[in-house]
Amino acid sequence: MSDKPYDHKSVEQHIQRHWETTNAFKVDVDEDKEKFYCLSMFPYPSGKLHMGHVRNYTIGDVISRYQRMQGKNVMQPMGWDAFGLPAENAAINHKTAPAKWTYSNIDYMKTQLKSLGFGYDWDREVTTCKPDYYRWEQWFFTRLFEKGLVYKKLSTVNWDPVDQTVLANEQVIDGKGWRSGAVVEQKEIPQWFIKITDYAEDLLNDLDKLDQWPEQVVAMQRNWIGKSIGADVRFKLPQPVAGLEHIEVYTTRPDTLYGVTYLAVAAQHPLAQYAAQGDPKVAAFVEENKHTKMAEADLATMEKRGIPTGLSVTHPLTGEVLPVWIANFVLMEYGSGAVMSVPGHDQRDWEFATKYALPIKQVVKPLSGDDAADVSQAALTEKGILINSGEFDGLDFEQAYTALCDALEAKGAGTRTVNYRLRDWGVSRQRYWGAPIPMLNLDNGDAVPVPATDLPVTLPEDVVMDGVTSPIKADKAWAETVFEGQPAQRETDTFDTFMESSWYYARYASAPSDAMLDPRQSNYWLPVDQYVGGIEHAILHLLYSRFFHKLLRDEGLVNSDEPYKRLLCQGMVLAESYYREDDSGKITWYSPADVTLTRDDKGKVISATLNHDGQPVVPGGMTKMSKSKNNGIDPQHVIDLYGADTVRLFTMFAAPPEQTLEWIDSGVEGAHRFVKRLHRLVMEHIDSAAQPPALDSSLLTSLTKAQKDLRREVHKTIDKVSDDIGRRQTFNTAIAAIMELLNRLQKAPSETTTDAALMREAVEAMVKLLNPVTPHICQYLWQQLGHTGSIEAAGWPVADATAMQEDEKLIIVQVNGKLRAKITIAADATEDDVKSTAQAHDNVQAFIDGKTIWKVIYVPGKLVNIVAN
RNA sequence: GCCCGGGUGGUGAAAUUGGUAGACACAAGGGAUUUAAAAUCCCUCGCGCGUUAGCGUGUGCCGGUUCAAGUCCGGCCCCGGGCACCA
Repeated sequence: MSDKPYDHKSVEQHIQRHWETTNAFKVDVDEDKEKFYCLSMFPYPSGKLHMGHVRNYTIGDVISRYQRMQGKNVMQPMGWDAFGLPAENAAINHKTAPAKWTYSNIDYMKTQLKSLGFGYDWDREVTTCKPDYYRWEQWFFTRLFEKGLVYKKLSTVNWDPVDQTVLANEQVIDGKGWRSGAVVEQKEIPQWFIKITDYAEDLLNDLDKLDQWPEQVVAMQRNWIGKSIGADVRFKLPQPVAGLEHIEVYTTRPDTLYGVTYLAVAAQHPLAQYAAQGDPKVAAFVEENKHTKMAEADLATMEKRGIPTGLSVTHPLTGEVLPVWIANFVLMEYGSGAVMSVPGHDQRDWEFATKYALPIKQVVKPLSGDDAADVSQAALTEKGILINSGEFDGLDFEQAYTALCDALEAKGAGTRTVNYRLRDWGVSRQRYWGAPIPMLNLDNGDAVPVPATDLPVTLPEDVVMDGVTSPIKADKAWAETVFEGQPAQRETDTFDTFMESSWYYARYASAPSDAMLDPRQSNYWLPVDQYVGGIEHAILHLLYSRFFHKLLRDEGLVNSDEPYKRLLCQGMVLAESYYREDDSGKITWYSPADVTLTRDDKGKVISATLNHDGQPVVPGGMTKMSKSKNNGIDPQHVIDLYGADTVRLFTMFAAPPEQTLEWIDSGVEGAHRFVKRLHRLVMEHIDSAAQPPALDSSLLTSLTKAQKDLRREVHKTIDKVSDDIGRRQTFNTAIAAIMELLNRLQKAPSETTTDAALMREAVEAMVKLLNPVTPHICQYLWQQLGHTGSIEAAGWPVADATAMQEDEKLIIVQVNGKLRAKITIAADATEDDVKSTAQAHDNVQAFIDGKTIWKVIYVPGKLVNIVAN
């Protein structure tokens, strides 16, 4: 029996059928059991699973199965983030409808998820493009409107003047439309916004509660919200211009107020628009800045340019007359769209002033050193002592801040203000494949929410995409409706898809329900205990869904402040890439599956050739698996070849979860070898000892030293694996520890019945420890070991503290911090015993001979360091 | 540009609280088994000198703190992620 090789295909199918027929992962509210809600970010149904999905969902499944073995009531759901731009593109390319394409992708990807053995409660499946999901989002939006948390304002979009359509950022390539090639403009159109800034303080403060989130994610969210404390300062215009009497700026450095030498406003600022009317050069500058893409990275790296408006303002305290410029780096969306420029103490202002020969004035000197810094060379940005600031000279930053704010407030020329970098959430998209925004436009220009009784506003699914206009915008009849007897036009924009992903976690917890949420269920399951997903979602998705949770809370639908208790962000999956460049510089990428490598004596790769022509290709390095680099590895191919357990094992073993994972075929084969070795070890043990005796106290007290050592290894492994999976979430080291145990067990004797009993304890523990990672083979071996029922119900093994006790300790002996000897000594040896044994060691003697010992450092149970010279 | 990570053998990594650098695995080399191959098993494996004991050296670069630094501090270089309409 034991020479029969492990047949992963039939075992995995058999075990998966077993889970299906026993409804193994279906759960319900059970107040008597501790709940555990484990959630992985749901996939966009792009066609088939990629390795990133496999990694994400394996991590979630390992945690779920571990928690289930802890005896918890574990809910692990799955669904589909089904709206989005790729469906529209695919529909155009394949001449189909986005809905049809999406649903068929979902069908296929669902079979893939099942073939990987993930334990989902499929009764809770959520598909965001179905009306039974988005109707509640529409309803909730109308509630937010009624609460005054929703408003409409003009906002900038990328506009393709040839196709007459709005483009997403990714559809703008080098400033041109991806289909038409026309230079993209910026255009202002009315769009819907949700007031996330009303919750900025709440979102910021509650970050302190997220003590089980990665610190880097909390830091990124904090920076994104970007709270700053400063002042609005008003600079008076000589006479009103464009309806303004003064220009208001926001500054975090009121202490530098005396160093202001000019003002700069955004191109969209009313004063810029005004100045453009009177001066064609200014008009050209303003116009030109309409053609820039609006991504922050582009704004930050572009050349800083400006033009004077010809206008001037009066300094509120000194009465100086200062010129007003238009600058391309000033953001209309932040603060008031205008800044005061202090080139002496702000590097960007300094560069701008130097470029345009504007005056630079020093008003702060460093705290230490009495020499004035040379602000003609670079800005002095650190805080210091005020100079050249009239009555405020000599004050430090804190004093100056207070005194200048007081002075401004006394004059009515300024106000202390808190500002956030966070902007309100624009949720309008001018695209078809999204949830229709449930608003009506009346003939009188008012916008009203669709009455609850008329919801959902259903998106037609049987449509033809022309590649330019959204079908619901093209079909004028779709928008026509009636509101309170008056003709009305439906909003034809759809929601940002972040809307759907902002509350799906709560919907899972309210399995089929006639309301948005069922509090009986959702209050039991929420918050999510463990959330797993990609680091690329660290800011936007996580911030929006934290915001949504607070909105749900304030609507009385959930009773917690935060949606996700613990967060794990897994790293990307990389693969080697290969390419060739032809004479014209055109680069062609080749799949790693079609490349053969040659290595030198040390195993270092020295050349790579393409299989079908034997000619060399250039290694392009380990990069993120992507279509553009043609280096994606199809998970299905690997599953078919080695089985789901092997894929799961490799994925969890090759790197810690937060780090990037390099996909290496030979590493997958190594994981497969381990699965086979495990199978062989257990089956050989069963063959040689079908019914070993129980490990009762009479057996345990008569163990030989070697048997005690073996048993200590088993229990130390249980202890380490429990800690690695449960607390540290370092699945790679947990697996390494199990591999070490397997290596050890393969060499263990099987001469006596005691040996057999110890081996039985060891293999049963090992099979349980591995079950979260490789559940098919573990369930199978569990049955082969004579158990009926599920291994998960059998529970997680418990380390025996007595078995782990050590009789001897290994002590490291150093002389002057360098390793000179290792000694083994009784665990209860005294400090003096250890020190003298250490000093007596031959090699230690050789290094301290003839020297004076100044000090002996002793770390109990670990190390002795003799300091001598 | 701004924010956030990372850099350790030929390779992926480990070292959890400042205490043996390289666990575990991949690749490579050698051997056993085999008619042969696959599979499997055993041995070697940071670099240099000795070829046994051991010694020197080594965690991106430069400097510091400490009995002791991959780990802490200061400065620098390189790589990756996010930047609000990809999801």
